[in-house]
Amino acid sequence: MSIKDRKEREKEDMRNLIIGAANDIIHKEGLEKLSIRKITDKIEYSPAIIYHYFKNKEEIINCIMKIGYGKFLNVLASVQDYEISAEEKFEKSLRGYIKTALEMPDEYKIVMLNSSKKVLEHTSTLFKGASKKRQALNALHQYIKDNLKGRDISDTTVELAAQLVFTSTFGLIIRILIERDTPNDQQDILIEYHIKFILNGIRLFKGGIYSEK
Amino acid sequence: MSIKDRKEREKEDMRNLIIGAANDIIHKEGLEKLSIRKITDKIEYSPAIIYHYFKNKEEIINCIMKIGYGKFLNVLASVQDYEISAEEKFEKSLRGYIKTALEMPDEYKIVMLNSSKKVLEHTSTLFKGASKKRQALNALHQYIKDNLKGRDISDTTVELAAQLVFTSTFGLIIRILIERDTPNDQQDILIEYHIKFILNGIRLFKGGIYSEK
Amino acid sequence: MSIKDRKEREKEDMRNLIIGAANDIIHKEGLEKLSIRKITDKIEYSPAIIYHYFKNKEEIINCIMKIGYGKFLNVLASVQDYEISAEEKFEKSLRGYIKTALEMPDEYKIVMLNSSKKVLEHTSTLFKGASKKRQALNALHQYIKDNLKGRDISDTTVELAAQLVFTSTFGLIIRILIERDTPNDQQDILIEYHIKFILNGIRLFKGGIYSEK
Amino acid sequence: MSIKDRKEREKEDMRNLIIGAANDIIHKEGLEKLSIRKITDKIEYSPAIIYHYFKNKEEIINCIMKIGYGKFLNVLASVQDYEISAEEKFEKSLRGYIKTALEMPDEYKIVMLNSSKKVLEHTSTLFKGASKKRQALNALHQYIKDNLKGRDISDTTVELAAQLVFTSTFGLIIRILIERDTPNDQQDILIEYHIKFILNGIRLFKGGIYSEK
DNA sequence: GATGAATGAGACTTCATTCAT
DNA sequence: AATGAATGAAGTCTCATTCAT
Repeated sequence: MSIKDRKEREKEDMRNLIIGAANDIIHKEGLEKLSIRKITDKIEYSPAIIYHYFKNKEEIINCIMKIGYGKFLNVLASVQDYEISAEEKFEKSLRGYIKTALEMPDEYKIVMLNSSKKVLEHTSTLFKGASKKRQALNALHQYIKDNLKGRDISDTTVELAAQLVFTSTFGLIIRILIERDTPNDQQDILIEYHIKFILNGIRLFKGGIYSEK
Repeated sequence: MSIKDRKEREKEDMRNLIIGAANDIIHKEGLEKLSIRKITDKIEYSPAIIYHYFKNKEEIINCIMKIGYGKFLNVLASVQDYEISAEEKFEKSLRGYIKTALEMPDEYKIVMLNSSKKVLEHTSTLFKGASKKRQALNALHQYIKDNLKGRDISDTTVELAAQLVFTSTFGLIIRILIERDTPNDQQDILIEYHIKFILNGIRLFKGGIYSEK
Repeated sequence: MSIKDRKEREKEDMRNLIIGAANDIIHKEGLEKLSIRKITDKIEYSPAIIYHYFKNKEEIINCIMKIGYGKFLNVLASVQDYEISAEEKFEKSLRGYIKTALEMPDEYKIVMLNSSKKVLEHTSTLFKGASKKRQALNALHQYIKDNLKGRDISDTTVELAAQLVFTSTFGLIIRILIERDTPNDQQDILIEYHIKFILNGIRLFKGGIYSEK
Repeated sequence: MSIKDRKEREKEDMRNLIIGAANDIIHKEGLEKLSIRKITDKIEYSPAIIYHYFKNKEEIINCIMKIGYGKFLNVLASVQDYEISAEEKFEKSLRGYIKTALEMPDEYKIVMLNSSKKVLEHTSTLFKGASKKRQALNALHQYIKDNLKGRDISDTTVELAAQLVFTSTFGLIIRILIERDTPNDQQDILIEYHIKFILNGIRLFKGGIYSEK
């Protein structure tokens, strides 16, 4: 068994090597400038080797996106680990999500700005019922709902709130990534105010200023 | 004179034909898939003709971006035209901005997701002092400020609020564009709730729940 | 008649304008970089106009070569005008030829380094009997012969001498043109010594050190 | 090891095939008419293959020039091998140089008529001090100097003589190459007389007819 | 007399991919 | 497992030339 294992491991290593090189290139030159030749130049192999480990270029990109998405899932999973009901913890989770996204700018952009069907199967968040299918939204949904105990607000409305918390956070992240040289302190201030606004917005529900339309 | 005029017009027509075809391709396949060959295949001319009307491919793209940006400027100008102080009118402007963006999805994405220095000179909004340099932000800034008469809140804070109104709106628009098949009614509901949240958020200032940090 | 004349004159003016622009480009970028577009850009006409005045690009080049060759003919004619027998005058002619060539480097190179049949009909000098067909060689031949009065040296030998005077002078000129930045004083010294050597070489005949092979 | 060797050899073979085809085209149509397509048409491969063996077109041309220049260096090295002092041997060397040049007309023309800085770094001969930097000139310089033992002639003058021997020989070679169909016997006569004139010219120094200017 | 529009041919080069070894 | 060789398709761009106006 151990020989087969070793082979598996080596195969995995090679795939990782390729993915790593591809990631590097995407980071430096952008997804559209990625080429097989560039990858193999970087890892000092011949172009043909790629096709031992991946069906084609598309598979490499898919793979990168899956990994990127996986990283988020982990982050979001940890968000779920928190006992999300406490406001302070929610705040931390939200901040964690933003910081994590900013720490892997390429993956976030590639995944979250991607319009392909395959990717959207994992990332779309605007449809009705999304809060049941998307972990991140679900966490938001849950938190908001918890804040509304005793008030009579429909699940639909709560979902809309969750979706808009997401889109607004997404908007902040993307703009920070796009406008690459916003100074760090300015970024931090924006993030803190963003979180403050979101939390206050949710408190509004609690306070009852919303009525069902 | 009319002969020269006609020629001018015909030249302009051809440029528009090219730009139109290019836009189509960008819409269907994305900017990075745009090629001279595809453009001329579409308009049934030979590839060489492009170079009568444009210096090179870059000029075409620049042109598309300028047009896209131009459309925004017009929209934003109209936003500014409103006497922005009245809440109802502000609401209309915000809705107008979103709708306009959704009506020219390619242009909005190309311009607002572009990281090139040249483009960012016009579109960056996160830096300190941005509300003085960007028309749209300025309008937001003004409106928020007007809502705070009598309350002692610094310009810096108002600017941050304006910036976050922008990033959150931007986030909603981009996600709608990315997730292409969100049904229209769902889009509308999201937009209306977004606006509602924004307005309520601004009212919070008025109500005084914010204190300077 | 005068209308036709004017038209003729204007046509000639235009041809000269074109030729002048072409010459400029050849001087600055080399013959192989000459293009119709570049010519018409320079004279601020449209490319199509060229074909009113010349059959095609080749004709322009031919024309330039003819003019270049014409200039030489003039120079050479003047060389011949001298009563070439006197050594001093021969020296002056030789120096004149070199200086003239250096003053029109492009023309000299284009014509004298051209291998096309058409051009060689005018410029070839190595064949037997060339001294009868080529003005320049003829002058040299004549001068050398005059120097040999009384000595019994065959016409063939004299022709060979004339040809070698030509090839060696040609070699000096071309190398000066190829090695573009030889300082002027160094050029002058080389030229003066070259002339000195040629004259002494011819004196050798006179002195009788040559015998027919 | 032999597998690697074989591969190396095959790669070298292919490079030579390409260089050979390129040389052919240059010979028949001139350097400026050389194109990748023509090369691959000739060797019946696809254009893309070129880029396996050469970085780009420029590298091919550089390679051809280097080979051409290399051949000269060999010839010139052998010229230097001769004990150049004896007149008979000098004569042989000079004849050898001319014959070699005529046997590789394309290379000689490409290298010796090239005005690019890079090439001139190896081929320029007219500057002061050239006889120290150029092997061929150095040999000539040495020979002439040896012939002048006992006579008081400056190094500068000797260098000038060497340079003019070179330019005149160069001139003869180039004209023979340009006027492609001079009959062989005529070529030979010209060459023999050229050598004779050169030798006699040098003897003049010995005989003392030159005085420092 | 002059031109703008148009094109076919061809230039160099990069790319993803296949295949025999 | 790995590679070097090879290619077809496609990319951008320049050019000489023609033609209707």
